[in-house]
Amino acid sequence: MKSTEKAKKEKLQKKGWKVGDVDEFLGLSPAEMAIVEMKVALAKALIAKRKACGETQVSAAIMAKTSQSRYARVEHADPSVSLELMIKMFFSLGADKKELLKALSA
Amino acid sequence: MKSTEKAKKEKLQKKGWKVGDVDEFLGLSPAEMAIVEMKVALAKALIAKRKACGETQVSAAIMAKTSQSRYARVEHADPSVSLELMIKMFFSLGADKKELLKALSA
DNA sequence: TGATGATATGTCAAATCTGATATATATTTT
DNA sequence: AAAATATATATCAGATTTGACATATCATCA
Repeated sequence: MKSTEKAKKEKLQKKGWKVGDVDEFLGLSPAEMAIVEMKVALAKALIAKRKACGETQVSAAIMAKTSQSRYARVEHADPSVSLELMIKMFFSLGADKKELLKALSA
Repeated sequence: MKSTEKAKKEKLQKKGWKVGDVDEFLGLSPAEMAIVEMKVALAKALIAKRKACGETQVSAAIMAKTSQSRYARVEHADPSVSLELMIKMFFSLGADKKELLKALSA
């Protein structure tokens, strides 16, 4: 959901209105929900894969050409991390498409 | 690749150097390549799905709560479109995870 | 306990992505 | 061929994402 929409909603809610789509749960549409689920599944797989490779967050971050701090957030499926970045990190650990699809379907 | 890296590279190339990673093809790392491939596959599936649903870009854009112009770019796997947005659009057409995984594996 | 290594969190500037508008270019229909 | 419909492209302001740095917390072991 866009932050502008969030703002509008909070404004209405302060005035005592019930605001919500049929689609809504915790502010997420079904499409957004599905994506969050995929992110969580991928985060798990990412941690498992890194450990299986015997890497630390620091070494994995170097492999992926990013910082340890961002890497930590990726492993937490932090809201500030896109699905695309998570997938890039997974591939950076040496995973292939098959492995990715398996992780995503979990 | 970051634009700052691109800038550095172009600078070196102007000086006559050959610049490139072992990993590089058209400026993309293997992880980035894999993602582009997925995007292209997904774009195809997205168009097919929309047509199967009998929707136009305009109606599909409305379903996905975006504009026709962005929708068109999504169907072209335009560089300005994230994998995440493409997936959201696919779900917005009514596709489920199974359908997505199938599209991604193509 | 304190040192060391590993992971987590706060913050921010720069880069990227997004939705929108305007407009152009097909494509189809009458 | 003109009108109507559908799709593509240019541009841009605002929003989100990213990498980085600083620092904090947690875990393990001498």
